[in-house]
Amino acid sequence: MPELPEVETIRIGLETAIVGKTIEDIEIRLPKQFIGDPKAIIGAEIVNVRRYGKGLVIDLNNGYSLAIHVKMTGQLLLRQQLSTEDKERRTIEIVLPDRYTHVIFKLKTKSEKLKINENEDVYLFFRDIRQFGWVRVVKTSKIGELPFFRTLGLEPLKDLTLEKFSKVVKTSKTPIKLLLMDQTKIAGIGNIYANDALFEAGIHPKRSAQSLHTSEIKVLFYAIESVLKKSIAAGGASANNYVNAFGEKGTYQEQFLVYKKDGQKCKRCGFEIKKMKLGGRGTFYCPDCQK
DNA sequence: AGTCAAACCTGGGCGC
DNA sequence: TGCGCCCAGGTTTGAC
Repeated sequence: MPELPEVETIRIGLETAIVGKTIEDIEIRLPKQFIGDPKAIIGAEIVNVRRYGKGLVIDLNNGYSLAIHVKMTGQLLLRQQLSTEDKERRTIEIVLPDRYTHVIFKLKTKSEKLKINENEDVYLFFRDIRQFGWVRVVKTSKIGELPFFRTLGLEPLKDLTLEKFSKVVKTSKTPIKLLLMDQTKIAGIGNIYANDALFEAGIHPKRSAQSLHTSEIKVLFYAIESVLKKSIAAGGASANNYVNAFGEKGTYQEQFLVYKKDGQKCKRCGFEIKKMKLGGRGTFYCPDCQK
């Protein structure tokens, strides 16, 4: 489930690998996942890779951008010349393209920048088993008008300050976990980090947001920052099929506090971690630690 | 305005 | 070997 840390890890990988390259060709194998006119960006140079919540934006030098959402099973995978060391670090072996590869970008390095592997074609694959994700071509100036970006809430680790977070929490009656996952309120938090942040803060997922005391809001705010930062440092969580742009898994799943830990003992008190449904989603918590 | 559920998909895990 | 069922879940859409 790529959430903020996973998408940020993808972003960093793409930034280092594709900025400066031009889009030579695009092969669309599953048209429903590609919206817009591919011709508008063929020949354009990639100048920037941005992230907003769980959304990615690849900016081009001709006034257009690629907006991408990988949803649950989407992957952006780069195929390039790998050193032996890189191949050993690689944790998945997918022969690309495969039946889940729905869009293929052929990239090339501008001639004046050619150094090594100058004849090697570089491909960026959009691969998505469940086909929920999307790639769309849009004018850079219109990114903010797309439904997803237009309604996106505050960005943690950036514009989400304690004061703003406090205001959001105090004005909502919804269960705190659902509020954390509401992308129109706070951007980028999904099921993994909502569960773990609430455990770290010692707050029960079902608690009405506005029932949280000022001290609890503060503890939760820093718990959110803590889990997100730890996961970014770990390259994200590969509990499911997440891998970064180089096909490498993250390791944050080794640090999960309660997510998918039902039946196991709470690290803090030894009580059994429970699982319940909240808002239709699996919710993990320690009945003893989280009040 | 808000809350809620269904829809979109496929692989994996389970019971039988 | 296999069938049927449920689950995973982030938007997006439509209904109340």
